[in-house]
Amino acid sequence: MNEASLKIQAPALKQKPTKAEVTRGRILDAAALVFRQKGYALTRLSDIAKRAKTQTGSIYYHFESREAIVAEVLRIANERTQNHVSDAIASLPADASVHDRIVAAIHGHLKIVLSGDQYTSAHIRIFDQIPDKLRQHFLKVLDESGQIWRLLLEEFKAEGHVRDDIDLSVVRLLLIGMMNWSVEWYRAGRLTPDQIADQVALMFFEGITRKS
Amino acid sequence: MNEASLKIQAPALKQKPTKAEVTRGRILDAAALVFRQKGYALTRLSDIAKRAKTQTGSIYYHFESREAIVAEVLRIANERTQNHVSDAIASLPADASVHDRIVAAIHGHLKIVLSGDQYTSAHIRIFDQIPDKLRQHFLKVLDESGQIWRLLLEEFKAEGHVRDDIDLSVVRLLLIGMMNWSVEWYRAGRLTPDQIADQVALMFFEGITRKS
DNA sequence: GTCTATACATCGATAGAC
DNA sequence: GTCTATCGATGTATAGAC
Repeated sequence: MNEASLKIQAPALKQKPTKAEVTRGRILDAAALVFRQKGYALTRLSDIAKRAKTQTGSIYYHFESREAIVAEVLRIANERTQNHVSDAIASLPADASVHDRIVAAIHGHLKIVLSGDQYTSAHIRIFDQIPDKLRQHFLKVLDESGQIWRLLLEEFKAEGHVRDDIDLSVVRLLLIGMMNWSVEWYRAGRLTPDQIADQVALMFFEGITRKS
Repeated sequence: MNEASLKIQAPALKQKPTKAEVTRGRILDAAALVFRQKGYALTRLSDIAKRAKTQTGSIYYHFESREAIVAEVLRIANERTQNHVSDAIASLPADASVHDRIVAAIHGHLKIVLSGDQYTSAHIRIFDQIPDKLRQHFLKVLDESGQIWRLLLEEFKAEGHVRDDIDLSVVRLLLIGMMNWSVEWYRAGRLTPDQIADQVALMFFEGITRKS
């Protein structure tokens, strides 16, 4: 997954997507949805075709294989997550503190993960079910996306805000882990993704213990 | 999965397990291992048979179906996790503080999860891949096991140690989530499960921020 | 109890009509 | 571009010998 393949194909210049592009998009949307619901291994091409309102055989005009579909779904999911986090940080004033930028990143990450975005939640759900070769590739992609967290936390530490007994690379993984696992239990209703994000940030920075 | 099927067959009274019981145990161990490695949907009965040094057909003498195998693996996993957490708490002095009991529970949970126990890590890995009916059942089991955490945290709050802006049911799920997700990234080596547990407890209670 | 052989269903992928 | 029909591979479960 190099830089070139990540760029969006200037949609503003293309008022009229071809019929094929529309169908391809419907197939991807359907795939993300079904992957999320049933997991990768249990998803049949016929499930995807049905929801995309096409036929199993037709899918092969748009994709080389079942694996090519899941690869594209994961690529889009990573792109969306990274954009969401970057945008959340970028929307802050230029002089925002590291603390506030990390909080913004937490909100950005949790909002896309819990918003019901099919691609992102499918990614988290199916990641450890995909073929080994694919997982190897996307592990690298994930590690690169993790770089933003690494930099933020190191900056926070460099400013002297981090306890000496905290291992930054462990708590980084714990932080991302508790956010990702939230798709397993979160149901829209009582609390919003922003409120969950507040709880995550509170616990992460201050802990649950009352200061007295 | 009714109550009767959950009872243990008084192993202490039975010095000599039958041949069938030994084989059944080998099949379960093999299943837990392969489930953990390949996930539920990608695990073939032939994979299990091979590792258990038997034949695919022979499995059906010991289990009704593929589903019955995974159900038993999950039952054992839950049993082990719950026992580990209870034991960790029980090993404390009777007058241990709630804080210390929660820390012990965290150590107990993470130790069984990261120890390489095949049943426990298989449980976490395959839970969202199993048939709906099974998942419904084990969701109830999990909720009951979660009760211990609920009680501990409420006791901690009742003693006045919890910040007012903390939502206990959310942070409980976040805590369990970050511990369970750790199987995705933890590799034996640099840090021990106990050291990870220390980091979890630190973050959970105090946060990463230096007090000054 | 454990084996071999096989029935039966399912699914990814391809071929070819339209 | 999308359809229908079908091949070939794979995997659960069963039958029956030993």
